[in-house]
Amino acid sequence: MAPAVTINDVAKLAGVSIKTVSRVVNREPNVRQHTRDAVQKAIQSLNYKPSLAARGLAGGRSFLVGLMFDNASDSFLVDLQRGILRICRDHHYGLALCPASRASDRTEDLMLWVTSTQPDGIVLTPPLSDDRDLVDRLLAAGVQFVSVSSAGTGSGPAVYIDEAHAARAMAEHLIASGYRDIGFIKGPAEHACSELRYRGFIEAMQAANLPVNPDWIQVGSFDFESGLDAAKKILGSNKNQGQSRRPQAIFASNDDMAAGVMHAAYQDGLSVPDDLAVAGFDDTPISRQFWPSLSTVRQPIEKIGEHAAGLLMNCIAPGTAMINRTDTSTSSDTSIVLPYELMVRGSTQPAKPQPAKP
Amino acid sequence: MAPAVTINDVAKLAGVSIKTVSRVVNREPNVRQHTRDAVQKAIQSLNYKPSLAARGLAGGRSFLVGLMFDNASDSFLVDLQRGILRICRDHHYGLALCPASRASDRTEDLMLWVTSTQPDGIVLTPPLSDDRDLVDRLLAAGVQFVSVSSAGTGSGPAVYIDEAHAARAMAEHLIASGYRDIGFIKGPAEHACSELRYRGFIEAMQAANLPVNPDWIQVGSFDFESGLDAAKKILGSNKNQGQSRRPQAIFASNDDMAAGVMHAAYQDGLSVPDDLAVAGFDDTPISRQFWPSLSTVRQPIEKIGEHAAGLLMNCIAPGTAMINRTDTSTSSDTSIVLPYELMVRGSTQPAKPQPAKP
DNA sequence: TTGAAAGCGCTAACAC
DNA sequence: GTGTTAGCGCTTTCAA
Repeated sequence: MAPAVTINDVAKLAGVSIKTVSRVVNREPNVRQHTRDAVQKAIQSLNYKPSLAARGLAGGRSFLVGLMFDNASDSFLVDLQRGILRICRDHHYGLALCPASRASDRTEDLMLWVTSTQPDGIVLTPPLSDDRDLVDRLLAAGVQFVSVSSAGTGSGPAVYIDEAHAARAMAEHLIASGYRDIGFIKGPAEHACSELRYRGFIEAMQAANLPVNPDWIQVGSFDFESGLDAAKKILGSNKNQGQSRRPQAIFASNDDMAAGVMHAAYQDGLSVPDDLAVAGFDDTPISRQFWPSLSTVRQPIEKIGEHAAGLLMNCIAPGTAMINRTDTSTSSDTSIVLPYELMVRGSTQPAKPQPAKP
Repeated sequence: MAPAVTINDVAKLAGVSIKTVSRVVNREPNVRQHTRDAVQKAIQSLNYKPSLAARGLAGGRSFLVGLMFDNASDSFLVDLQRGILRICRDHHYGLALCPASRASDRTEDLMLWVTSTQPDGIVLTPPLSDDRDLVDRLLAAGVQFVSVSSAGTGSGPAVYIDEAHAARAMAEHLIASGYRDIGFIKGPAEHACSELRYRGFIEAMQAANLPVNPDWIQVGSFDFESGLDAAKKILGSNKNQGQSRRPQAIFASNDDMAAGVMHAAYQDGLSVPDDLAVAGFDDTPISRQFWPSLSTVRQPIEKIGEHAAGLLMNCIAPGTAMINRTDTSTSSDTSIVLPYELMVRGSTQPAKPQPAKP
């Protein structure tokens, strides 16, 4: 299947040595423009594509970026892949997937993938980016990596949003909308963002002098089912007591769990947002598709992927064009904090009028 | 970052030649058990990992499978990746992503990826698997490929379900449930399954002697928005006429569009399934998360991915364990037809009682 | 500014 | 059964 056309063919056609072809391909300096053009022409006419394997073997690079993930949500994974792929493509890098297995030793298993695939860089997603063991092993192995959607363990570059601030903003929106009795569904402990989002919520409640009812705080695992269960607990906690006592709003740490809350509400015959307001986090597609559509916090996952890949490329493939950084991000050499966006939709706006028909 | 331990180190430690080490690594025959053990021990103690690049260069293989896609839905992509990755892992293969770009010449662009990455095999997803141009180029390049979730163009192996049969089964379910006025939302033309699903619907209608109202047949593009638009057309077509005349049920060609239909129904103040029954196709997570949950056809995407990767491995990495084929699939040497499953849920069951509380 | 030669770590023929 | 010898296609010294 190989095109069979090698660097030798190009060199022969262009009448230069293979080293010169190599220089042109790698955009190295010290090549006369005339020579460069001739080589380029030969490359074009032969449709020459350098072999990744040979380049990797000789140059000690694999031209591969690895994406490590464990139990990430579909849309998160796909959006992230999209962003990373866009940058990788520009740098002639490939993207290989490295899913965490359910093996006994997750870290060992992941490192095995690293040493055998030998990617030039790795994008770490939560909860892996929050796993100190893994990060230490990666550091020891000397692999470049960048954490996304989490500040990471502090040992490497990261691209993320200010989770606590974003959660606080959403909680403040709920409070400003008149809700006082607000429940919260936390994420799982292995995700660093779980605590941050919770903290943001608590801060907003305290700032507004609102009490936090422990019965209305539940922990989920970021999936739909756990949101459903948590909501049932929060909504059902009144069933046993005589008097009805449930929150006016529930803020779930992510959209999937928020979807579970809405499902639970409908099962109980509660209408959203009139009987119960619901807010989520992440702005996954489902938040727009539900009825009413879900108020949530938008994390620019695709952009995060782009920046992460860009950061990687800066170390890995220096000399190639860098990612465009003219946006509103706060960036330093090692980490990038991207802005979030509050998406206020129907699930937290009781008085929403029916959209007018044209 | 490379572990620096090469085949030479292993050979030296084991007191054999590098060729013998190579034999052991590649599970070749003609090695005495004793020797094999010694080599294995050396490999273990040195934590030797063969270099992919070197193996690729010397052996003409990349140990990489490519996943080509264009605009696939999130959950489809992720489920497929999961299935493929499981098999790849067993065969020590990596998975690299190849997204179609919005470039002028899609085929050219994809082939460029193929010739530079040189994967040993490719998994083709719709609509790429239905693209004759691309398939011909792949064939010409001599790359192994397998189509998934589509019978493909007939030029290569494929793993899929009987789309027409499945769609017919769903339509029959609707008819059996008492619905007579049924609308349908077709998928886009570049997907072969669009026509097949439509055909299944038509067959069921004709078999039941039910009329098909052209106003109730719309075409979407498999995404939520297009489903919303199509539903508005179908439901709104009565607005202009004096008398209310809308279908009792709408069968959308996929779940995302069905979600759009439900959204539109709620916007119009219609309740599902009492005023309008809705059915989808694919059994994406959203079908379980909506309220009421969505009746749909389950395509075993993850299994499809496993079989596709298995098929690839059979040609690419012979001699390694094959995928377990003890399930209910109809398999031949070249293609595999997997069973679908009809998922009947709330969106097509008017009389659904409220679930009892414990 | 360019080229010649020496590998990178492995597999594939062919010997032994 | 096992080892020897060439490369695979490229990058990298180091000269010229």
